[in-house]
Amino acid sequence: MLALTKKTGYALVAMSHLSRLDRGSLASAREIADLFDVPTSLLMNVLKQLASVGYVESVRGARGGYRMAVDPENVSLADLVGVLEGPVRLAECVTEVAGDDTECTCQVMANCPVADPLHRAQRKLKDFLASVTLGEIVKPAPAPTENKG
Amino acid sequence: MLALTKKTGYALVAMSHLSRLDRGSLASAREIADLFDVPTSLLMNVLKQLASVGYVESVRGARGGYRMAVDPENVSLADLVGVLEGPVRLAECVTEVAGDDTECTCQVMANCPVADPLHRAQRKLKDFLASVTLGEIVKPAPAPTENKG
DNA sequence: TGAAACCGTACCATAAGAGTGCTATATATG
DNA sequence: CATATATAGCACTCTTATGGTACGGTTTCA
Ligand code: FES
Ligand code: FES
Repeated sequence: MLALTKKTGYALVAMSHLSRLDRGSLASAREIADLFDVPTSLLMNVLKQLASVGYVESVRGARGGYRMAVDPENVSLADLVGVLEGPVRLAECVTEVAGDDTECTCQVMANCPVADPLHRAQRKLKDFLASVTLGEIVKPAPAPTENKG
Repeated sequence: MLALTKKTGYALVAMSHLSRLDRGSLASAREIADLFDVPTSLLMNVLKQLASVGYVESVRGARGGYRMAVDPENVSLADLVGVLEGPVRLAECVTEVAGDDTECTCQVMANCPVADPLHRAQRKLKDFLASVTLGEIVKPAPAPTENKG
């Protein structure tokens, strides 16, 4: 339905919380889940997934928890979506636009009249998602001067 | 998974085909479905939905069919998605950003730290989808001078 | 009258998403 | 060592959305 999944939403909230902690501080999944009223097990799953790709670091055992492993500025919405939801694709056939080469399987339609335009739109969507960094999400408010409307 | 549904894809193909016909010419659902190898019943459903909102016009009876009822330039991806898939929303709580008022139900999370930024991102996504018009999709190739990369 | 084509709706099947549970492992604490 | 805490990993269920199909009805033309 052209919407982010809840997993991505949970990841945004969790990473935003972790980003605001002091460098090196830990926060347990339970703590974060309790703070934002999200299911603990769900958040654990999401955090595990984030840890597996290196976005957050996990410390096991009592007094353990999670902490940021990368700078929020280096994580974009496109990255998160790619990790948690799979590759972004506008249409069924447009599998992924990676760099210059377009891994496309447009054989699903005989003479698809919208293949090329969709690829361009796909590229633009990917570009948009990549432009939204976690750093912007973490900031509580945008600078008033940036109020481009 | 942040992807358009097949219905939207079929709609794009069908409307693109209709747009290329002569003004007033009709094309039956069966004809279009046969042309692009899509299920006839599916395409009929999509076309009916498009007709119900006035994007295409239907002519019943033998020798009937569908034809464009609006200028392709006036139909954006955001419009199509809104009709066929429901409102665009980045997050669960961000229901819809319509004009100035943001119909938002952000009570799902206690102290959501990403509410405001997500709303801004949502606005940008909507703006992007609105910027992609059916007119651009219909064109077989972008003007070489527009090759912005 | 009959065929062609749209109309409307209801129905089913599969897939994806959302959520839960359990066991194992690692660490701090007593 | 025993225990509580907390992550790791897996598998499982449940709900919803999507994709796809079917059937009967209505309108129009030959
Ligand atoms: S089949 Fe690839 S864009 Fe249509
Ligand atoms: S609850 Fe609305 S953005 Fe998080």
